[in-house]
Amino acid sequence: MSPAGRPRIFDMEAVLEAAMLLFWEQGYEATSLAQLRETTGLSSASLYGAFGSKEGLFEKAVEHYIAGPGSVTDVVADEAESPREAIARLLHGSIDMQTDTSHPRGCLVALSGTTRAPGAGEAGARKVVAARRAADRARIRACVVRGVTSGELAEDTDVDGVTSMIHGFLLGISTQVCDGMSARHLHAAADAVLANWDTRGR
Amino acid sequence: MSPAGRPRIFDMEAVLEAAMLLFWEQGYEATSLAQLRETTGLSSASLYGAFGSKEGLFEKAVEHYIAGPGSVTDVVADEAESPREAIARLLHGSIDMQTDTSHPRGCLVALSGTTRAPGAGEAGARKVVAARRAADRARIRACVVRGVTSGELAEDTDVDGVTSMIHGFLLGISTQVCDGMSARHLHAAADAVLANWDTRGR
DNA sequence: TCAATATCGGATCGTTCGATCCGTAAATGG
DNA sequence: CCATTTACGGATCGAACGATCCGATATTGA
Repeated sequence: MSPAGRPRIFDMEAVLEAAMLLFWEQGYEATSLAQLRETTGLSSASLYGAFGSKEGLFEKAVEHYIAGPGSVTDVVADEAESPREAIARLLHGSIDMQTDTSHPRGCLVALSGTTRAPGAGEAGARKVVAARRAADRARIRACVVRGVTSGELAEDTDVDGVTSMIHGFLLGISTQVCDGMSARHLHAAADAVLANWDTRGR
Repeated sequence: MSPAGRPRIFDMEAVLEAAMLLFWEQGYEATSLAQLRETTGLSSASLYGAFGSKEGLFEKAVEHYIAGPGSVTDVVADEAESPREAIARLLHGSIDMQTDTSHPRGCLVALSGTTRAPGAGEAGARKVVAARRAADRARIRACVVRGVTSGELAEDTDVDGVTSMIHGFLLGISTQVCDGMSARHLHAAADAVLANWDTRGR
């Protein structure tokens, strides 16, 4: 049954999409409520009524991102793929997404990791993206473990080391893309990472 | 000869060190003039008289960083080292520096790359760090080229691809360190990157 | 039909932002 | 010795910040 009171007019999906794009483009702190009001077309009252705070809106926008463009990293959890193929799709897919000119460059999750003011204000905003990064890392690590058990990687492979290499490169893609690095070179770099994978086989 | 007028009282080095640490810890945008005044002990008048603006102070603080902790990446330009050794020192040295608990985590240059508000205000602040990243990349690339000409790397090596792999991993270290990744795993990851280098030899 | 509930636009809150101004102090060069 | 120049502490600027309040509107359940 519908909740009591006046139903909301605005399109939640459209608002989250607009807010996501703005946060993606500018980062959390550099994005003001005035800009969010303009891009969403909503008033402060509507924004605060629906999301509680700027942080609350950011969290929902990040979830929208993770379910949308950010979902490219989900392939790494697909156990139907060989571990190597899963990593390959993760890296090449992320590069394609982040260099797609139909939306801001880079990865919202990776780029939001830098702002770390001590104030309690932004702690929540950091948490959401940090949690996603931890999840990505865990899935990459699981993939590496699969590679060892399947024999793709040597038994004495340093699992956390290889994981950090792959995840580190993945995180570094965002900065490179923002600096104007071409997709072509990044795809070649991803191949270099994968070549490493291959030569660790037995 | 000394310039006319009242000489400045404060210790420029100490002020730049304090400002650098604060920007390093919090990022450019999250750091306020009030905080800078407190940590430097200077008044607004002194700050603006000496640096012109918050951006001006940031630029000087970044230069101070590059000449200090950030100088660990300079080893990659040392042509007395073999290309592989230069890259090894670059990566392991950066990891040691960024995980050193005597100062903020990560790399100021890498972490300041994410904030990209469209306002003209922060453009100058971004420029300084972006220029340093471009310089780092150029020096890594020169190292890779040296590796090809010296025969350490195969002749058909994709120079820009390998460069992007190394630089991408280097940039990703900062985020990983800020997320709490241990130096041990990162060193292992650097070894994995270098193992790639080795297997590309002939 | 009406009390209760919730959203809306828009005005406005107190705070903090980066930056400037002012009166005073300390050095220079003539 | 004095005019000039620069640096200092501290008060203060207008603008923008995130957040709240208010009157009007629209929907529900009784």
